[in-house]
Amino acid sequence: MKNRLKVLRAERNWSQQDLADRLEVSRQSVNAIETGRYDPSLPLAFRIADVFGTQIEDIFLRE
Amino acid sequence: MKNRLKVLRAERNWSQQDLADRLEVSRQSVNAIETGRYDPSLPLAFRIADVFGTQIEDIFLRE
DNA sequence: CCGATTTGTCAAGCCTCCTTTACAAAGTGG
DNA sequence: CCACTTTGTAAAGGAGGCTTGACAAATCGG
Repeated sequence: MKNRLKVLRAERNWSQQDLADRLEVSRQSVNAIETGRYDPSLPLAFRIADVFGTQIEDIFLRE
Repeated sequence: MKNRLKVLRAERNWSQQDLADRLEVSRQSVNAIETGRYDPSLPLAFRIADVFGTQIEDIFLRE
C-alpha cells in the first residue's frame, strides 16, 4: 500500500520527528510507514489524515 | 472506533458470512470488527470500503 | 415445534503494528 | 571541515489483527 507521506511532509517542511510528534507515535513508526515497511493501523491512518487535513483515500493508495 | 457495518450489511441483506466471503476474511473477523472488539487493518478497511462502494470515512467513525 | 441458519464468543497460534534503545550513513549550516 | 540534524535500519518485546476449530444461544422459515 503506497502513500504520499513524504511529499505531504516536504510540502510542510516537517522532519519525520515533527510528524511523529504531531501523531504521537515514534519517529521509527513514521519512517517505517513512509518507507513502506508496514501500513499504519486504521486509527493511526485517521490521525494522519487529520494532521494533513485530508482524507485517508488522499494519502494511502490502493494497489 | 465505531462503524456502520451492521447497517450496511442489513441494507444488502448479507449475513456476516456473505460479507466475509466478499472480503476474503473469516466470519469471526467480520463479527469482531462489527461488534467493536477490534479495528480492521488499513488494507482490510479499504477492501470493506470497496465492497460497499464508499469511502472509509463513511463507514468508520472517529471516536 | 423443528431443523437450519445466523450470530456471539473463546482459545491457541501466527503475523503485523508500534515501542524503546542503539548505531551508522547522509545531509545541512556555519 | 566540523558539529548537528535527519534518515534508515536493526533487535527485542508488548499489543492488536486475523486464522481455524469449536460450541451455544438466538433467530428464521416452514
